[in-house]
Amino acid sequence: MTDTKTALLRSAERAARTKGFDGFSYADLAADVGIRKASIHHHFPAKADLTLAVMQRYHVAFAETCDRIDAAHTTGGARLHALIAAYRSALGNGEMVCLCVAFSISRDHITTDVRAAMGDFRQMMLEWLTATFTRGNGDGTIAQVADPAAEARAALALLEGAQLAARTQADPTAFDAALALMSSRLG
Amino acid sequence: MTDTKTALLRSAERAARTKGFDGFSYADLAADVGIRKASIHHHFPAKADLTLAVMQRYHVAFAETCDRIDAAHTTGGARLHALIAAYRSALGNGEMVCLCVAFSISRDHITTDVRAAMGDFRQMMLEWLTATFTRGNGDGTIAQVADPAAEARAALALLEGAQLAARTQADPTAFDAALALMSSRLG
DNA sequence: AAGTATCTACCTAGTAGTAGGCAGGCATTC
DNA sequence: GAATGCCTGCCTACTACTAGGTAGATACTT
Repeated sequence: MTDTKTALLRSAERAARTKGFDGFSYADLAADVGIRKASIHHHFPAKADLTLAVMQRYHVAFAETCDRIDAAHTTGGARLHALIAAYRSALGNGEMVCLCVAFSISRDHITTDVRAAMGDFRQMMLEWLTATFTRGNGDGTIAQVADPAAEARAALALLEGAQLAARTQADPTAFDAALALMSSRLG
Repeated sequence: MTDTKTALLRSAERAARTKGFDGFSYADLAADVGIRKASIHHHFPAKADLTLAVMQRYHVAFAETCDRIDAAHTTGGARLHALIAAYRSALGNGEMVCLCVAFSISRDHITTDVRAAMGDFRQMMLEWLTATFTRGNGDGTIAQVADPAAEARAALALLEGAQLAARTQADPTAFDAALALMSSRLG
């Protein structure tokens, strides 16, 4: 039996990524985890606390994913390919989007510290992508790189947009289709 | 004085695009339009009816935008540039996203006919984009077009992702930054 | 005995939606 | 031409339900 706090974080992350911040409730989490609604407040006094904890957990987990990718692959092309695969597998069966995407819509309903955490996450991703495009340009494993920072911003938008496409169509292959062009540039 | 039904549609579209489907209520619309909450039900019996009407109105309006672009510009590059500008201006000050993006998150909370309308909208955009990339490839005003259909899918994801970036950062220039690479391909 | 985790039972505020009424416009009918 | 009846648009006042959150009791652990 995993501890309840972690179970709540997991459930909340899944709920947020499938239904958005305004789309899930403490009642949903309680039913999912198997405790009473009021008991959640013992672990997370307010929804804002839970939301921030979910965001921070997500950030740490994704940073670790990036580290693992860097450790497993040396070329820029291979690393970008692995990141695309990570985003793709995070999709589930086309029902989940990145936490940032899910929270972006509810931007005005979340607290400023969660918004700040979203900004931190995006910043981390942009830096990693910029470094990866720079490397891929240097080692020749990513074609036609002119400006690594511009590539990074476009790639992040593309990854997030592709998740939306997959979700809208309830079809994970829509993600692949949206990324086909970028993938074809990787050697 | 515009008629109340149209005022409601306008208010609902704005609310949906800034707060998402789960983020706005009849009370919000009532306060915005200046009638009582219950009176909205006179025009739209259920929220699902209103939502569908908003989506259909949006679809028609965007189709007209595409027609206007086609009438005003002949080259593929100029047309794509104009579409990017249309998406950019629809952003407002970085607080509004496309209806499809907003509803995508709440996919499981909206009715099937609204989901179908979202699919129709995306299909229309993909067809228009494919035709535009084909034209831009033929007349040489869009560089490096290999597969117009793949370009269309990537472009739509990029446009929607760029809107999310602008919204997350509350900064419309984030949209420009995400699209800089694609814009540089247009002659 | 103390602290942690959970419970039942409740609260306030807000959700979509309903019931029934009222004022005024526009016909038709006597 | 006045009376009748129907319609639109909006109202007040309500229902049933869900939201996040609280208080206090109870059980389990150490």
